[in-house]
Amino acid sequence: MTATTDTPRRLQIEEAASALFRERGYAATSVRDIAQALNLQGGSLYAHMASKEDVLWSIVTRAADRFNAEVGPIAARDDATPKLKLRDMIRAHVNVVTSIQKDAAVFLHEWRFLSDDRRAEMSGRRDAYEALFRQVIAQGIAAGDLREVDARLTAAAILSSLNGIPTWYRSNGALSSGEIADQQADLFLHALETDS
Amino acid sequence: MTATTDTPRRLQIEEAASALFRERGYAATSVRDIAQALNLQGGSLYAHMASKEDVLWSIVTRAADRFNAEVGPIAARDDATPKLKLRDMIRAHVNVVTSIQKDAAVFLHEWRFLSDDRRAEMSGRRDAYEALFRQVIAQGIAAGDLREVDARLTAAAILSSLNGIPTWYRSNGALSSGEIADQQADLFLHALETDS
DNA sequence: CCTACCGATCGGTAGG
DNA sequence: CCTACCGATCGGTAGG
Repeated sequence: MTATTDTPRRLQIEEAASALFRERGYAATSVRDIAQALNLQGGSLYAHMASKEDVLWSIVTRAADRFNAEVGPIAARDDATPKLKLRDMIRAHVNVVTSIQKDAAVFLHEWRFLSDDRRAEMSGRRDAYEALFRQVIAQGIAAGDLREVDARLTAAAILSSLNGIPTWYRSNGALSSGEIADQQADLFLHALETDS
Repeated sequence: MTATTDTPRRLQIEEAASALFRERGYAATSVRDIAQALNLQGGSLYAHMASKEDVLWSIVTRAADRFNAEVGPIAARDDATPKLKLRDMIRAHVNVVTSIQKDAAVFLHEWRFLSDDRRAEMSGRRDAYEALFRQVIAQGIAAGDLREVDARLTAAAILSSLNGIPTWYRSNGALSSGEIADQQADLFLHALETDS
């Protein structure tokens, strides 16, 4: 399972699969498509993977881990106001979707093709992640730091907005990843500014 | 859901297909799946449709027509400020995604499985639709009615946020369609409020 | 990692 | 609208 000689090939498979899953969708991508991208025969891939779904699982969990690793610690900070935490969480989330754009797109759109068990697990992880945003917003409202909004709807609105970025972001586009991050953070912090 | 006996067969097929395309995705839904939902044999559907993709096209164009019909006239109004137009456009867009939730979800996520010609046409229509929002925002900024933001990014952010609604909206949920519409409109109008 | 193959299923058609 | 079928392709395996 952890043979080091397998690792490079396995990673190549995951990278090729991530690009194809993103372009065509998981269901419309065949094992032979992935093999062809690596100049291999279809059956040859099974020396490095147990199933097509296993590759999807690797991509999806890697992306989920990355979001948690980048955003989780910010949400857990106790030396900053909810407002400042929310701003940094938004920026960190944008940074992840732009820096692992393909994996993020697959994570966001193809996870429903996982088997029942894995889909349920990932559903739980997604809920917990969204709860990080919901809770920071709720804390901000309780502290009088943010305007009184529906925290659930607002967290969903923010994440839907940020998760749309992989569909249009281009690394050579008009806006850099950092500019997008700043502008998205500004937009939603303005939206949650207390009226006064 | 429950097709009445006097619903034309073609419409029944599109309704069943819309539900299945939304749940499983277009590529993972077979013609036999659609037929089974209507207690028919797979081949029987071809008396009412030329191809599986034709049914997708019907669903997608119907949804696109609906968005344009509801939002287009608001964007074209010349008796309201950009701010008020944007507010009503957001509300109208939310109203469409909640009132034709399944078709809207298919429109938003499955249009990439259209043939090259049709996908290109739909891509153009989507760009033109997003431009309605972009232009109203730009008008609002030019008029000093809205805060100076990147109109392109902001229009994308708003639409991504609104287009996430079909993934979590439930007609018997805590928030009504109208409440969601109002809160989304409030959120983004606050986000674009001039600082002063 | 390849060749050759498996059973299953796909979109679609013929002929009634 | 059904039965019966078409060629193509699917994910995955055997055996080297």
